[in-house]
Amino acid sequence: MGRWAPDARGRLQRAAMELYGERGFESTTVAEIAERAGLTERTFFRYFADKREVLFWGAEALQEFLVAQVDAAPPERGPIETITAALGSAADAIFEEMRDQSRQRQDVIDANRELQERELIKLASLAASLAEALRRRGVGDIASSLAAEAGIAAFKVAFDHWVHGDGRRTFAAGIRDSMAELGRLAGAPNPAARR
Amino acid sequence: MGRWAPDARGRLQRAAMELYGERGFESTTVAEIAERAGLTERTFFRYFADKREVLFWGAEALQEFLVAQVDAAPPERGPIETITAALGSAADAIFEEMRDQSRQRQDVIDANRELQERELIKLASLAASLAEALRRRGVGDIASSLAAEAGIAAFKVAFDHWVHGDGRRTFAAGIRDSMAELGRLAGAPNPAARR
DNA sequence: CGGCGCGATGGCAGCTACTGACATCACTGT
DNA sequence: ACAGTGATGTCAGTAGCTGCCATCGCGCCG
Repeated sequence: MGRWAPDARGRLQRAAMELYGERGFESTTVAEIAERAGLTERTFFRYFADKREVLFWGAEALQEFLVAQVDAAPPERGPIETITAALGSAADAIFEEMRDQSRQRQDVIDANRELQERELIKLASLAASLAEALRRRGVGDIASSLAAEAGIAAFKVAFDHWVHGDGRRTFAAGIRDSMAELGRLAGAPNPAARR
Repeated sequence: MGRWAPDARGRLQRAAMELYGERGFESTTVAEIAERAGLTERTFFRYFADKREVLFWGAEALQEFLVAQVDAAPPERGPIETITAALGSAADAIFEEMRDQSRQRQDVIDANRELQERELIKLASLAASLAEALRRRGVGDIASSLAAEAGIAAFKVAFDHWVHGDGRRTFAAGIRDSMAELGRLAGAPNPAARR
């Protein structure tokens, strides 16, 4: 493969995570990441479009997984249930076994605004893909967008609780809880204030 | 005020909008914006934190308006209704009279990924502020976050329809429609697929 | 009336992210 | 051995952004 040791991309990712964690995203230069990985700055930019992307590589895989789940769902299932089930599957199949890494990565992201921007656009792209998948099932345009956005909102809330919680509750259960809560909130025509 | 003509910030904003519209965000340099505004690059960065921010100046004002609306809402009103009403007020008081500008600005943003990132983090910040305002009303943590995110989702969908529609339907009406649709979607325990 | 202080602007040097063009190296198969 | 191919290195250049200090315009105060 490489001119030197294998898995250049992985070495760059690990070096970046370490350095971002040690001294923060802004105080780390791409040259330093490359040096720690035994490569040059130029090579870093061949693997990752920019300095942030190194933390988000793999998002496409998640997106493809979720879209496949939606495409494979029983046709009679409603949009909210379809999205909830897809997110729950991803939580079990992908996230559950890497809670520590997820928290570590999230701490780095939470400490830097530019990284938060990148995270948000990844989630928005995810929502757009999910909405498109719902449309393929015959769901209306607006309903598709809203259901997908609602799913992402529930995902965000549940993810936060899962990574910062004590680990006793699964991520998938949190997603179902959030979705149910959203249903109670949005569904009641004129509910009393919750106190 | 200034060393020369007044309203340096406004001149920079107008010059930026023009140039971003003419040749796109990426192909425009900050030096060109400053030159058209009769200033220097250095001064641009005194008014705006970065090249993108020039398009988003004023977002704080919207945020403050919305939070004030939530704070002033009748205490017995539920979270979703509170958010819907606040967004509707902003639509009428701020957006309705500048549909053309809004569309023009949105076209520039839609053409560039970096600008979309910035827009998303502004909306996320808005959601966080709204959630915090709901918590001040006694709404639970999770319910506050979800209601705020749901409101922003409805806002996005309605905004898109409003700026790209024919102008016969008001923005506020679109927001109410979106919220109602979301209520139907999320509220029904197990609705049939919408075809 | 004239100096003085202050806020806004300009000028300049410098760092870093990112890119294009081209050279070079290691490995593959023949 | 040798040619081809893909990954990596080298180098120069652009542009976003910042710190530091000089300069300008304006009002204030003696």
